[in-house]
Amino acid sequence: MRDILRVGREVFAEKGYERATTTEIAQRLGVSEATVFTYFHGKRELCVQVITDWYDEIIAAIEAGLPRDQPARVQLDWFVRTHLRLFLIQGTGLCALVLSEGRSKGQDFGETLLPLQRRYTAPLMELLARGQASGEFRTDLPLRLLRPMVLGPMEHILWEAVAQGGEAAPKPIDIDATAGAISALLWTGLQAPDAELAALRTFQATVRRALDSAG
Amino acid sequence: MRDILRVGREVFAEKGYERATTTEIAQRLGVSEATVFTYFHGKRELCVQVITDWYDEIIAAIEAGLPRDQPARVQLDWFVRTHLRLFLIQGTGLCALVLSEGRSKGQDFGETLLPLQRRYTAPLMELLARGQASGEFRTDLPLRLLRPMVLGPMEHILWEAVAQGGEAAPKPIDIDATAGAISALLWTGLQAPDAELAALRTFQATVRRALDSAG
Amino acid sequence: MRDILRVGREVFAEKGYERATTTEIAQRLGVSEATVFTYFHGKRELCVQVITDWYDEIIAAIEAGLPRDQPARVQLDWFVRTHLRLFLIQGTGLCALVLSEGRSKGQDFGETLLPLQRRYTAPLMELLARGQASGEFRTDLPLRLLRPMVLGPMEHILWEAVAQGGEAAPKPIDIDATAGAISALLWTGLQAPDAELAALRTFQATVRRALDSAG
Amino acid sequence: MRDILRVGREVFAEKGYERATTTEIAQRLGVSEATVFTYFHGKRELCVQVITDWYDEIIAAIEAGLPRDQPARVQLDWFVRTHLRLFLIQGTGLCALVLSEGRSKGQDFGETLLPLQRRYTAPLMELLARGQASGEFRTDLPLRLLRPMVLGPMEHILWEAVAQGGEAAPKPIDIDATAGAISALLWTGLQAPDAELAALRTFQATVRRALDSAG
DNA sequence: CATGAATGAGACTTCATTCAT
DNA sequence: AATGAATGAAGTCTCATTCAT
Repeated sequence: MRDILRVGREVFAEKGYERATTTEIAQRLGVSEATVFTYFHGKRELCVQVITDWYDEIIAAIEAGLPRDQPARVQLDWFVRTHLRLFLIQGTGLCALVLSEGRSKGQDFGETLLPLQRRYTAPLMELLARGQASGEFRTDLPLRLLRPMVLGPMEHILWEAVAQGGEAAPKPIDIDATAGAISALLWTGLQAPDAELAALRTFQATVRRALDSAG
Repeated sequence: MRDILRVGREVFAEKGYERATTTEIAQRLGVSEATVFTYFHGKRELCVQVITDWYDEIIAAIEAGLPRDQPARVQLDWFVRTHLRLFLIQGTGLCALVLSEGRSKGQDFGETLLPLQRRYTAPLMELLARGQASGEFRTDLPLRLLRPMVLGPMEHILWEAVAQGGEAAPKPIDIDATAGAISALLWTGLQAPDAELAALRTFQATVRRALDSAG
Repeated sequence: MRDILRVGREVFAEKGYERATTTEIAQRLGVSEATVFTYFHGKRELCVQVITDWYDEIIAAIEAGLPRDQPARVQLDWFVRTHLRLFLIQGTGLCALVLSEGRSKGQDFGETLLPLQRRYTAPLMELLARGQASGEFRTDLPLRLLRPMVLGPMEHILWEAVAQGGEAAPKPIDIDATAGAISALLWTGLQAPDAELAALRTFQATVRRALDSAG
Repeated sequence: MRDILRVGREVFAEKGYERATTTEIAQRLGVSEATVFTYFHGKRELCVQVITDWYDEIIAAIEAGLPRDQPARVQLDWFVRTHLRLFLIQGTGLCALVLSEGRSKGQDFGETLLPLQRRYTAPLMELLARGQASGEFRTDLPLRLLRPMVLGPMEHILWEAVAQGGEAAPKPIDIDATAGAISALLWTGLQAPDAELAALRTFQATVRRALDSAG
């Protein structure tokens, strides 16, 4: 049962929903196909469970780890870095699965995924909102537009990784470098115009004063 | 033959590769299923042709229209705007198709798509390169990372449009406003930081590192 | 296609809906199973078509042949005789099929069968109504009760025939004798109380008068 | 074990043999599926036992209650009334089950059911025989034909009740009124015709034959 | 005795594809 | 060139039944 979920995750991640077969899942487990259906009412239900579990893990990791009391910049950097790591470590296929099946009008995956996606992006939205409230982020762009600016680039990078990484994974991504670059660029774009300059000047002045008074 | 490609594009765009059927393509055309196979070796070949044609159109439109002699900021804005328009007008389904089928290891879609994707992103890469060369864009980030920063957010927005637009298309995207916001944010993030800013950032980073290593 | 219906009729008649398999239908025809599904969308649709065709034949035969201008007794006798013949000649299995699947709450056979059953019993209902209107049949019992009095015994006899007749058909029913007995008993029970007596007396008197006047 | 039979009766009655599942029986009981197989060799054996038990109850009720010392008409009326009541109160589904599975050639239901059906109709046959012996029933029709005249209409009415009663049971049958009407009609048809009537019928028939042969 | 776990056998169905006409 | 007819291969799913514990 836990094994079925594990192997199901593997197969759905590798093949996508349509090309994954219950036959293959059963074979990899070394059990009969009927066994799979003893625990899950059908292929769809199994897949939904796989996706839900995976989302739950990610959501839990992000909600637990996000350093909410640090400056917005640090939070953003942490979010980008963690996001990339979580998805790359074991999840590019699942990422593709979710992205591919999230649409799919004929199937009602959407209804199942929607709440998960909301829960999953909630920490990011709150992060951005806090940043705007504290004046660290510009407020002339709506959150609705800021979200794709953060998630979009990461998804794109993950897609590239998935597309290439199948067979021989020619150049595994340097997660730290990539995350650093993304959050750097985002930070510059996201901050309140001239705010960084002001902040840095204040910072420099403070440090200088501290140095002076320390003798 | 041209009709088959037209209808094939429709169906593949609506359903994705796996859920599209040759039966439906033939029915929409009012011809027999066998006719489709008279002109195309099989479903895969037809799909490849559909994707290729579509890419060709987009590539042609972008290569022809990109205002290469304008400032980088104008080129970037044009690119974002055109990209969104091209994909939203008739192509979200095809976009999804390409994105979904780009991987799929067992299938040779990847080999076919790779050169097209390269040709398609080439104008953007050149645009960014020119911007860096002229000093309009920051040079501290590699092009490889800048590309997803531009394409990623747009894809994310398109996915959202596709995911929601299925049922009743509640709020069609305001292409101009969205494109404007994206390119504005990108512009801020991409432009070369001025000298004082760079110096201050370096200073801050140094202090932070020193603090960290001091425990 | 006509062959599929013919063999489908055979198999459904022999096995009933649940125990009939598309595999067997295909095998008896010497075609692949897929061929069956080329012409009918599914097992259910095929079965519905089989039943509908069969009903149509029976309804046509009864509507065309019923001697509406004869006395009610003759019509009743004809109806019983024809009914028994039609069902016994080739239809006991189908009769069983319809009777068995007419209920079956989970399936929507009912909706399909209801109009057919109405059309099929309509001639009988009209026959009985005419008989009541002309005073030949008693009017103290509602039509709703008279119908089962006619159809019920015949169905029961057919069931017996089906139950026994499977393997060796020990005693094939003598249709004429059986029909005669049924309609005789029904006639006695159905006619207006004392009406037969009155009618026969009138008849006898008329004949006598005619004889007398003829010298 | 007694519980299994009780629930088995429910499920087989509701679903029929093929559509009933051992899974459902076990679930309704709150026991494991294997438990059912601890007590019964298989689905078929359980079903046979269910039917046998039910028949035994009915047979016992009819054999015990039939007022053999009353006039034939009273016995007939009691039989019809009791039959309708027994079947309608809890048994339409089982009635349908027996009727449906009585045939089914490949299965050995028939062999099991045949003796039960005989025992079950025996009281009716004796009733009719006594009526004929005492001169209360006409003797010109064989018993073999009289039986369906009694049982047939009731079965038909029960089928109608089952077919309609599925959804909302629009008009529950008025057992007393229905039974009264049936036995009244049967009585009229079954009783010995009086002498004048018989003579007149013979006369009429002779005249008609003469007319027919004269062209 | 009761059962959790597993499964063999087989059902219906889909669909890309072939081929004679 | 167009197609009507047919199908092989594969997929999802159901269910009565077994057996070690």
